[in-house]
Formats: sequence, C-alpha cells, structure tokens
Amino acid sequence: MARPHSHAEQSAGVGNSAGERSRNGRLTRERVLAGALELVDREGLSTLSMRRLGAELGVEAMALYRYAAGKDALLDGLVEAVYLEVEERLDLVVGTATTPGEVPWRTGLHRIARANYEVLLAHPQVVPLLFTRMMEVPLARRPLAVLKDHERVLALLRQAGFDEVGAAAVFRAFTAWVLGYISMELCAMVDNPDEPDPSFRLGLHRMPPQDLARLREAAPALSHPGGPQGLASGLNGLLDRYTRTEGQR
Amino acid sequence: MARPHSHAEQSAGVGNSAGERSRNGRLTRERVLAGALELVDREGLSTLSMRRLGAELGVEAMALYRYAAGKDALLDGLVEAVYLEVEERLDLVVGTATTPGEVPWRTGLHRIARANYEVLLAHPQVVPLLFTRMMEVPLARRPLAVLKDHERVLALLRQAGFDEVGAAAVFRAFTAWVLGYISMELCAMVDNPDEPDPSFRLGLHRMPPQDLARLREAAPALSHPGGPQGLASGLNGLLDRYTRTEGQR
DNA sequence: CGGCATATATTTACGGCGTATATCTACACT
DNA sequence: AGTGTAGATATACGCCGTAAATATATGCCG
Repeated sequence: MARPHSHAEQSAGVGNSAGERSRNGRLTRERVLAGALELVDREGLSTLSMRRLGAELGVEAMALYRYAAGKDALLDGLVEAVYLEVEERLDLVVGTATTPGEVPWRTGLHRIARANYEVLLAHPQVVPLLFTRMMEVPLARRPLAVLKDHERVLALLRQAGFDEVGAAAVFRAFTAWVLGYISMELCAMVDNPDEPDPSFRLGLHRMPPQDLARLREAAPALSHPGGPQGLASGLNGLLDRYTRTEGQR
Repeated sequence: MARPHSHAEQSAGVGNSAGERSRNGRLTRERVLAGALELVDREGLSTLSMRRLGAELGVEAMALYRYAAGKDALLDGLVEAVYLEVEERLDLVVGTATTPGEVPWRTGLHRIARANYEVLLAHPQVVPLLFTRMMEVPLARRPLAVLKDHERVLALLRQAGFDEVGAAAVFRAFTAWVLGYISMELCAMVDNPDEPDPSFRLGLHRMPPQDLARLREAAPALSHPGGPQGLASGLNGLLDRYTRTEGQR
C-alpha cells in the first residue's frame, strides 16, 4: 500500500477557496473539471474563464491547457462531467439495469430520462451548454460519456424491436423531449424573488398592457415546475405514438 | 418629399460591406438588429461583437449602445427579431388564423409549431440563444414578440377548454417539444462533409472502439432530419395524452 | 549523490472584448 | 446667428483566450 516515493496527494484539510493546489500536489484533469463544474454551479457559466478557474485551483491560467486543449475543450469537459454523473446515478439505481433484457425497454427509457432530469436540474447552469456544444461538435467528437448515454437509449430501442431507422426516430424524439422538458423546468419565471404578491413576484406589471391576457393568468401556474411525473407523462405520450402502429399519422 | 435640410451624407460610391450607414442616413434599432441577425446567420454567434457589428454597419461600436443597452440586450433583440419573423409567417399562412375560434385548436398549435420550426431552421445560429436567454431572463422581461407567441398558444388552449393549470401544463409540453425537436434537427452530425463514404463523413472512426455498437449503426439514420412531419407526429402524441382524460397516468 | 531528461507550471505578451466616460458634430428651433 | 440636444466618436480600463518562452520540480540513471 504505502508507495515508496509517494508524491501522494493526501488531500488533508484544504478548504480555502484559492490556492488549494499547493496543498494537494499536482493538478489533474479530474480536478480541473471538478473545479470548473463547482465554479459554474456556484457562480454561473459566464464567470468561468481560464484565469478565474486557475485562481480557483491555485494555479496560473496557462497551467490548465495541459488538461484541456482550450476553453472549448474545457466546456466539453464540463458536459462530460455532468454525463458521468448521469452514468453514476444510473448504476446506482439498480446495477446497470438499463441494459436491454434486464428490464422492459420503456422502463429503461424512463430511468434514463429520470437520471438526466435529476442530474441536470442539479447543474442548471450547464444545461445551455448542452445545446451550444451539441450544435458545434459533431456527434463523433462528443465526450464519451455523452455517447454512452446515447448508446444506452439506442440499445433499449433495438432490443424493443425497432430497426435502425425506427430506433433513430424514437431516439430523436426521446432526446428532444428530455432536453426540452428540462429546459422548460429551468426556464426563469421569477422576476423579484422577495416580493410576496405572486403577480409582482413574477413581474407581471412589466408585461406590456393588453394582448397578453392569457399569458398573465397562466403565469402563476407556469411558474410551478412540472416535476418528474410531467416528464414521464409526456414521454409516455411520445412513446405510445411510436409503439402503436410504428407509423405516424 | 425632398426634405429641405437633408444632411444626407451621400458618400458617393458606397455599396461596400463596411460603411453602409453613410448611404442611408441614421442608425436605427431595426437596422442594428437586422445587421446583427445577418452577421450571426452568416458567420455564427461567436463572431457577434459590438465592435464587429459596428464595423458591419459602418459605425463605431459605442454607437450601438443607443439602440441596445448592452450586449445582452442586443442578444435579446436577436431573439425578438426571430420571433417577429415567426409572427410574420403566421400572419402569412391565413390572416391570423391561429386565433381561437377560427380554426380547431390542435390545428392552431400545429401551425404555430410549424412556423417556429421553419423560422428557427432558417436561423440555426440563434437557437442556442433561445435557451441561454430563456434561463437568464425572467418571463416578464422577455421580448414582446416572444410573449405574443406564448399568448397565441395559451389562447388556443383556453379556447379548447383547458383551465389555467391544464393550459400551463400543455403549454410547457408544447414548448419543450417544439424547442427540443428543433434543437435535435440542428444538432451537428457530420464531421467531414467532403468525405464520400458515410461512415467517414460522420467521423465514426473517431468514436471509441466498442461499447458504441448501436450508436454506430444508428448514426447514418440519425443524421437524416425528422422533418416537419416528425415534429407534427410527436406533437400529436403529446397532445393526445393531455386530451384523453385530462389527467396523466 | 550529481546530472540530466522530462513533465509540469509560470511569465510575458498580444490582440480583441464589453463598456464607462468624455468629447465632438450637425441638425432643429428660436 | 446662436444654442440646446440627439447621434456618433474618441479614449481608456480591465478582463478575456492563448501563443511562446521561460522557469521549476520530478523521476531516472550513473
């Protein structure tokens, strides 16, 4: 166990916000990504800069370039970190019980959707990144954890009997729904959180006068999240459509 | 017509890409937003900067601040410009035939979804912005054109008999689906466009070896868009679910 | 132990960014 | 003709991403 020439990063106490590195020894890709994720969760995507993250880790900005080729790669790393959490959570539920055969395919899809939901709601600031990077980075260059997430979905669909084309169609619908739904859950509704009166809290007095009657009255209801059952419900609706006759009308 | 005191700095030739302003006289919010949208469509969101847009319009960067309070406001303006196109396209279809009573509500929703689809596919670079700004800007502070889009959807739902809460639920599902579906349509698949062989064009050789068998085989099918009928089909699936018993199971 | 190759981190520098502030310019109105 | 004002510019500041050169620490071999 005790390695001889241990430069063994025994993390000991640490705890201060800037300059944790000198304490713990060397930098690591994991440490960089974890630091980035923590910073983004705490202070928002826009505060993530190479310099700032460096400071957070007790390091100069340029030191980060050994662990991420550039800022874009760092962002992809963030996405990867989040999807690794998804994977972790899936394993946690019941072994790898999303793998085909162990469980009905729709149940598997629901579990994956739910894992995505929970993890992404825990990292709301990262969600816009998914869309940005999804449009910028071709499928084959996406982080491995993302591809594995896709693979799980497709495996379930093939096991359910869909052919390549059918599976691709359901996959697109599944992903669109899950990401879209999560985005809606995270969409900003409250204007002034401290205001007791609901209308003022939502800032409805700012909305241009007429023409928006329906929106005004629906706003309070809109500000309540749909929760996991909303996710599951819509998913069922979508899956029903692809299941019944396999064709659309 | 001929205005007496024309300070119309006619700088002769003009017509070049930078410096169109002097030709047309003063700057305008519309001109600023149109220029921004054109720049973003042509060269991507990341090339939009105050300085660059200024140059595009033949103006110093700071001149833009009279028409947009800052860069964030400029981005919101972009979103607004796009939703104005949506509105325009809706009016074009049949008067304002998405207004309740003139048409069955589901048809109205399909028309709205379709208009969003067509306009956003025409401005793919703007789509990530929708998510970014949606999470940053509270409902009541969003551009008017966006709110009007929401209003149209809600009006149809209320006309269909949904109460506030039910309408809100369907609204969320509708919006999640439409935006999610559009995002999936725009998601980057091709790695090397010039490659004739499909696998290489998709860059599948870059994907980590095993564990991704299903994804590999589905990739070609995934790279084909679902088209408007995929949008409509999923929307029907979702709406069915909220229509049948009004409750979810 | 000393010396060196290599991996890791820092320093310095450059051009571009958003924007606060002060200034200039040219019209509109008296 | 003089002047107030809206529209556009000039200048400046601090932050950004990152290329390149430099310094420092580490592991290996004699």
